[in-house]
Amino acid sequence: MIEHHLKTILEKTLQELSIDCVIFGFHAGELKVLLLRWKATDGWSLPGGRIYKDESADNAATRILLERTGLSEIFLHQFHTFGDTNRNKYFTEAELVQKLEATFGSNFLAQLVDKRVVSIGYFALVEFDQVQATPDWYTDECRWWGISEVPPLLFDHNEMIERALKALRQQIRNQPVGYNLLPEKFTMPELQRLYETILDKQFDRRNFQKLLMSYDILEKLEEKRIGVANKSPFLYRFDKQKYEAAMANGVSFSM
Amino acid sequence: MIEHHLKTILEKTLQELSIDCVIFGFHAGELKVLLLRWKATDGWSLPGGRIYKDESADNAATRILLERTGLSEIFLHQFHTFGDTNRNKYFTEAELVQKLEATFGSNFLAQLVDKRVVSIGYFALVEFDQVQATPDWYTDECRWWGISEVPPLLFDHNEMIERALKALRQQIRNQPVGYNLLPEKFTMPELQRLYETILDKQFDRRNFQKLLMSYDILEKLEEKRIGVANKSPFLYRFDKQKYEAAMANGVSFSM
DNA sequence: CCAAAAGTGTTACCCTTACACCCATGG
DNA sequence: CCATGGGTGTAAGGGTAACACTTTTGG
Repeated sequence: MIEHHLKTILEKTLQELSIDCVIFGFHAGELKVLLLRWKATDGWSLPGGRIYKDESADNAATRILLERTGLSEIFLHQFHTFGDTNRNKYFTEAELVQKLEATFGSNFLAQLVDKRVVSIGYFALVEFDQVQATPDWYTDECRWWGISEVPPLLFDHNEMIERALKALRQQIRNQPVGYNLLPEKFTMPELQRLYETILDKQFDRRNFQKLLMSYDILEKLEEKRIGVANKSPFLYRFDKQKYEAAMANGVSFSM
Repeated sequence: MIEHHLKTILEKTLQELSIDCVIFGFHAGELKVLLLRWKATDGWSLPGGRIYKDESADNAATRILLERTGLSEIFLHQFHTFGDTNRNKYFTEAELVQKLEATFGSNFLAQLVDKRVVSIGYFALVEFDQVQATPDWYTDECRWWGISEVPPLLFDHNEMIERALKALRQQIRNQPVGYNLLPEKFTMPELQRLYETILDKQFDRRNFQKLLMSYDILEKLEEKRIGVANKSPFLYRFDKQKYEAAMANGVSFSM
């Protein structure tokens, strides 16, 4: 009786579980995400992969991130788990199906794609210039897309990016952001543009500087950025200790 | 080659996936959670269950909630997915193991508990008096516990409650709370106590009333609560339309 | 020399917070 | 009659937001 109960449950509940990562970078005054193009198709998706049954979800995300970017020890945050039954809606286009089957075999879709797979969404903040974008087994191109130029993606990945962005915006209002997105040294206007880009909102330079400096996480350096047009701006860098403390205790960014 | 690839992946990744629900109620000026006691033991856990492979996660949560409380159409919010490899740490107590095996059979733990199962955490806000607490197949008692009296629970369920509470506190600062936790008509001091309980903080009566009324989601009724000690307080109720709008647009509760 | 961007302080106003007296009800 | 809790408005202060002129640099 109990045996039977357990067996029945297992049959109905064994399934695959995956991770998808929204990897944010910041370059040329724009927020970017890293996307993959599926082999021999023009279908794009987020980097992701299966979670092994003896592996923690966080580890899986870290692993996938390392594989796609070459980076470890980066900011990674779980934001939502996607468990709808119609997550594959964008695999219904005939042309795409044909191309995928030509590449992966005719039962590819049936075995790997044509069913609901629950996916845990993570977003990562990385330093744009450090990333070695690397495709995976299913894809042959991996590159950055401006957040406003992202095309219609496979699965529900457009919705994932939307939600990740929302989570990032939530995050930036309660904790400092920038350590992983900017190079070690940066100028105040660069930091301001990052905030303005994420929140899609303009700030007053003086008020922004006052507020950010009040968190006591920034160190103003003697150096200035040279070789750029116009007046040379001062360089700043994060005081890692104080930055971590501010991450733990939270700050209130309200502008 | 591709066949083999797919087969290998499936073997390593097929697993079970579950839901756990932190069901919050409000009674006698205290926040409560609904817990289950496992059959013939004194081990308590959150209500939960497996997600079937063709079922959406939200549906699974709704189903579990209906089964344990008799309620549908209640506030249900996914807050975190728990995917660590050591989630079963509290199943190591010898006495508990013995009792569980006596009830469920000697291979119960090996088959159902002695492995990592990823669980999606939801929290629900329900009206205390409406709940018909009902145990499930594994348990023989289902009852409310004051949030500050929760005992050490099975799995990582104490951590889940912590996180759910944190998510609820986050939520109350950005969206109105109360519609599902309070009876249809309630007094301003009752609403204030709810907020004070959730945020574990005292507010000034006049300021609280001013702020809540400024959201324009409350309707002050002619009626007063009678039969209670002291001066009869006015009754209020939520304007459902405006409440929904405030949920969608967000409010800023900062006190 | 000029255009473009960066450095820098002060003021007004609004919003948040603090605060007290009277009233109604049950016991 | 009294204790307890509820109803109600105002004033001060702090923090947010608005605002302009000068300086530097590359072209």
